[in-house]
Amino acid sequence: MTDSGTPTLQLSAACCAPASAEALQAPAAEELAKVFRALGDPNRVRLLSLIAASDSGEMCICDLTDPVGLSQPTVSHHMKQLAEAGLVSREQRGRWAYFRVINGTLMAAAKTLLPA
Amino acid sequence: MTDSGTPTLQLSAACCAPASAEALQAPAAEELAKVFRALGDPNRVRLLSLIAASDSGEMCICDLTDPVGLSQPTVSHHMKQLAEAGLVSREQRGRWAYFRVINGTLMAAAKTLLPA
DNA sequence: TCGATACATCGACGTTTGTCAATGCGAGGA
DNA sequence: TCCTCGCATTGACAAACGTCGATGTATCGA
Repeated sequence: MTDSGTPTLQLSAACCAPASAEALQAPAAEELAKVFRALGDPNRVRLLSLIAASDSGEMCICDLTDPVGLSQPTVSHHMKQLAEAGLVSREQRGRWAYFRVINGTLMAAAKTLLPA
Repeated sequence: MTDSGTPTLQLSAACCAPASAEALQAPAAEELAKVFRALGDPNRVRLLSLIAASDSGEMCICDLTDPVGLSQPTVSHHMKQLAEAGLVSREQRGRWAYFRVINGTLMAAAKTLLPA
């Protein structure tokens, strides 16, 4: 893991951009594309949705493999993608790795792209 | 082109879903993933941003090739992806094909995934 | 101490994706 | 009637992606 280990999604979306939008430059576009690409797979969309819909708001890998019907390594791989995009957080508790949805990321990305 | 010729993105997002979210089923997840996958490439993000930031709100292929630094066929290919995802509309006027941003699509997708 | 559990990583594979040059096609202008 | 322009499609190729089985690595309980 030499890159993108941390969700560096700062974006504008918070500060004081003038209402008249400027076209995104290449680095910003890459940052946004990373978030959207993480959601470009149906199984990852379902994984995120499952966590968001769970009662406790968090889930471990073993709870996720069955609903999506994928192998444990594959789910682990997908969760890593989501985590690197800043869409979920990962917390190790004992033998389990619990994932939670990071709520601002997707909306911030969408609003940065299309403030409308 | 046997599939996905039309932006069939109906989604819920408008009707009367109970506040307590349910995890998305496979078909809905695929529908959302199609939208996000279209934005999973930095150049497509820039293309959409360029159109959104343009004065007239519309742009043709020839105006887009230079800013992104891609060949005309490649830009045409990317715009087709965005159109099939329902993110832009295409209108032929004379020899030019004008593209406009369809504003609701991205926000609807984001809110369907994470209503928070 | 040993075995079982939960997860990550590795290696491999078939498929999909992004890109371009070449070509096709329709619309306008001369 | 040509020729030119704007765009789409085709064919090809390298790179990236999704998936799995096998394996490695902690952690917990007996």
